[in-house]
Amino acid sequence: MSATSTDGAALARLAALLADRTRASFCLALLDGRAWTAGELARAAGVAPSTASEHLDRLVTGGLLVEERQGRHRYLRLAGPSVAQLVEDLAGHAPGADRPARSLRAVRADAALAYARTCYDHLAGRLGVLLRDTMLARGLLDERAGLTLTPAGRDWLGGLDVPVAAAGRRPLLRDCLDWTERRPHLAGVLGAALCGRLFDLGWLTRGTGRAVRLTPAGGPALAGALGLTVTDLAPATSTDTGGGRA
Amino acid sequence: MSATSTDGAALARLAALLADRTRASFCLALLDGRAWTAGELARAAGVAPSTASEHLDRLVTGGLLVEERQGRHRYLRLAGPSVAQLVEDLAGHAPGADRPARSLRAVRADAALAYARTCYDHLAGRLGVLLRDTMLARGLLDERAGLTLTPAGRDWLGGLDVPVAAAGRRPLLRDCLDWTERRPHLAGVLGAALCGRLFDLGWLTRGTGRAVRLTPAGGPALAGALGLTVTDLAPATSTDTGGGRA
DNA sequence: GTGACCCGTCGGTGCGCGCCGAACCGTGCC
DNA sequence: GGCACGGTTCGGCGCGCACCGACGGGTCAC
Repeated sequence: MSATSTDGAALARLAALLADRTRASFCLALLDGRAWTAGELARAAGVAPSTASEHLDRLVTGGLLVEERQGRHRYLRLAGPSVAQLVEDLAGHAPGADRPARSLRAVRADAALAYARTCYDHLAGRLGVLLRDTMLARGLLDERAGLTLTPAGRDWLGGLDVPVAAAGRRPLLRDCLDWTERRPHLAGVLGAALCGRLFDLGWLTRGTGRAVRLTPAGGPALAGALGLTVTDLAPATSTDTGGGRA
Repeated sequence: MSATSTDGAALARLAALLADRTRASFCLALLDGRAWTAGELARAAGVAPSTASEHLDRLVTGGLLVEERQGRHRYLRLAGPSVAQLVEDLAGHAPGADRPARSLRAVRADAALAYARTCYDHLAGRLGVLLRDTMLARGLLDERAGLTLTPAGRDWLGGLDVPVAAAGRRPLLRDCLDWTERRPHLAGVLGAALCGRLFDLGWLTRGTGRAVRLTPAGGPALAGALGLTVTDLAPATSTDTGGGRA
């Protein structure tokens, strides 16, 4: 029996890499798609540098992370989109945690993140969800039979050449559940390409951490491309910028 | 920071459920979509019943498995398609293992499995891959922008009503890498519905273990529906049926 | 009722591994 | 050259847990 190509031991070894609180924290932190140094990851997870060093060795030899050494720094990234999706899926299945109380400071710090941020290599937050909703509403996407790009959508993307074949086993387009909005934003090869394009055009720029902001030029440009007004893209509905602290 | 809805500890707890060789074996065995008894799983994994019992408790309370008690038996199933996909993805990322040598007896026992079997709730093996290939070739599916059902495909399915909305977050249609063929077969809501339909029509029937066979009536019927000949659906290319016992 | 069987619980054992601090090495700055 | 700093290696500690065997309780067959 067991026509399974993978046996239990191999699966267990892989799962064991993520079965530690510290290593899991590393992977979640790296979901932002950036390269972190070993020290940054150690501090973020609250462990000694020596501890982090050993964990990182295991994650790299296990194939989940790749490293890049520069001078006395050791930069670490997730090994690829498929690893990012694996971590995402696993995190999605874990009990929500939904920590009950957050400090006001933390909430305010997250305001920028809730508006727009990277989710590995694509765009998340209210802006990411809005992008998906608008593309659906304008007939650029079709979700009736899985999420697909319509002919109109292909036109709309214009010059954006999507490496369809280069995708390997990664889906061209898929939904990715947004942590803050609890609704899907765009992921997959096309989601990543679209996000990268917005950065290349200078419409988006990186803020602190994973946060992303619309540039002064990018706001009207993106609004125009989507057939929206600039206020539709405003960072806050009304409370946040004006409301102050209550 | 950490706008992640799931913290490292929660992810680690979930991963830890699969980070044990025995528990991983259980989940892989249950990927056939059937309900196994505790004793069967214990024997398959090669551990004492008492050990299995404790592992099963953890998997059930962890939400990966559901149990159903009947008399003195305890039946266990995967908690749902999303869990099955999670296990599949994880197994797909684990180093292939690809055990080098297999006994002839084991190879022959797998012959039926290689032809057709269930993969959780959909159809796998040569027959499953053939089904996908043929549907693509006949324009019933389109893989240019993710795998989707074409209008022609919708007609072809006819009475098969697909619970599109009931799918929740499960994709309507997706590829699932076939262990024996190393090529994709159909999964997702539609893959499952199609497989169930073939059983309901009496075209397919269960063999031993995960194996599946075409019924005498099912062979011509399926061939006709796909525009193929019955020999196209033959269980073996030439060696197996004619070869006898050697 | 008696026996076979499936399953759960309870001690006890031993390995694995996650953690740290201390010492060490190489890089980059002054 | 000297020093600060990021990262790694090495012991050593202690918890957690996977395993089993033995026992007990519930279920079905005869």
